[in-house]
Amino acid sequence: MADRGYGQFCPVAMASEVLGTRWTMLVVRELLCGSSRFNELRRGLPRISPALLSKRLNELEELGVVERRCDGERGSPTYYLTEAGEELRPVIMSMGSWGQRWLETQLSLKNLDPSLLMWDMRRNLNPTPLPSRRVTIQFLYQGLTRGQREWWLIVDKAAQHGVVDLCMTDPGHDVDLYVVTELRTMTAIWMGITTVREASDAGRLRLTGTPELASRMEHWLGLSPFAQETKQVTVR
Amino acid sequence: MADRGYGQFCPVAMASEVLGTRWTMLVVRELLCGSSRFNELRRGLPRISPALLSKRLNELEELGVVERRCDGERGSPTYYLTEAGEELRPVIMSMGSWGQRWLETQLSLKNLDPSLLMWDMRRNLNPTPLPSRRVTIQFLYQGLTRGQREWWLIVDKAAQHGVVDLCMTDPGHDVDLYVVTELRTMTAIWMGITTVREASDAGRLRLTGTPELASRMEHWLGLSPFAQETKQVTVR
DNA sequence: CAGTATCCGATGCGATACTG
DNA sequence: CAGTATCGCATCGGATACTG
Repeated sequence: MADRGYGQFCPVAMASEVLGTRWTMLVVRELLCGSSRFNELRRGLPRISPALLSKRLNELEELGVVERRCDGERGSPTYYLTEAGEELRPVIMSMGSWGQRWLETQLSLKNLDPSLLMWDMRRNLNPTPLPSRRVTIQFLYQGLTRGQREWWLIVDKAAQHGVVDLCMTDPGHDVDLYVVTELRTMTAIWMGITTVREASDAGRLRLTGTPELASRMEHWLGLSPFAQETKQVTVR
Repeated sequence: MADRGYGQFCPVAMASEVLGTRWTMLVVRELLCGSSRFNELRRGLPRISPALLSKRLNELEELGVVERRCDGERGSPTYYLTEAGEELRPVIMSMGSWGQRWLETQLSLKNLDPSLLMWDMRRNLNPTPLPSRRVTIQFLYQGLTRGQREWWLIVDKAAQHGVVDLCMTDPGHDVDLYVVTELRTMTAIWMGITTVREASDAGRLRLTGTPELASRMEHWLGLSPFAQETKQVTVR
């Protein structure tokens, strides 16, 4: 195993060598989605070890895909994609579209994870159709253990630190909308496999609270970037 | 290491799991380029072991990306991409384009390989501008060892088995055009890093024989599919 | 030609603990 | 918070030889 590489000058081979190592594409995906701090990245990649994430970031920096910035003197470092990294977007998007179209849904729905789902929802939520006051939405996933069951999204357009907050513990505010469903259903909605309306009609999703929030859920709830890709594989 | 997977429902993660294993993307690339027989694939992937190629083909078949056909009763099997496999083309192309734009040329030119280059040239050669008679073109790579140095491309539009033949031993025909250069130069031309004209003018490529063949070389010599991507990384 | 079978070595990477 | 350090194992895949 003298050579880890493919020994080919073909650009596809060269790119595969670099992008094919475990976790690399997902680190880039997280950066493309806007994460920039170490522990923010870890949150989107729960199963990566800190050592490996650090290694990947260094490799990507060495490659010219990632730029590490040490803001201020004292501030903790942040990571951003360079132009080369930004140009990986079409690669990631085409991979994701292909995955959505051709990989078994069952396989995806075996990898249910409320923290990943909520984290994704947090960053894709669209505050525009929401009122200007602070809005609190509680998600309650039936059948999950305590500690995984309850989530709060707090949207405050006037907030200075960031518009959408995600909590796992009761923030204490009055709740404007309760969303009660199974994690599987909510994930299927997020992935575009079903819709809020379908799930509601089937009684698998229950919305209680401010009627305007409930009726406009399809508008403020962002979906996965791949949700509009049509599945080509039957859900078995 | 209970789980080899990423444990994420995200389609990018799902696709990475499948496409990220070593050699997989390159097997798909070969199939996209038109190879369909086992040893034809091996030719485009010289460093893969037969065992691993077999394994990858089985995995891809299982995934629904590859279809194995056993033509006739007796015939040896062939492999084709399914619709799902064909739809990997944008993934491969975007990876290749990115590689061409952003990965060090030096890295590519470290992976020089005359058999891969000639094999690629064989399948991308454009016979249209060539005369209707049989044409033999000999490539002579200076500085390579005997057995790697001499290559013959035989183009015969009237041939029944295939228009372009590649030989490593003298086919015995009269040679219509001799191409004398270094492997590095020819590879750089193939990759679009330099041109036939540039290399000729610099004396790094010498064409002797039928003047029409020589002058039209830029037209019949196909280039890498990524040759028109502009390098963004300086050649150091 | 089209693969299987077998073996074994390197190393990637996961787990955990620890530090400035 | 943002990593480094260390350890050890599983497993991937490379090499080689063999078969219908």
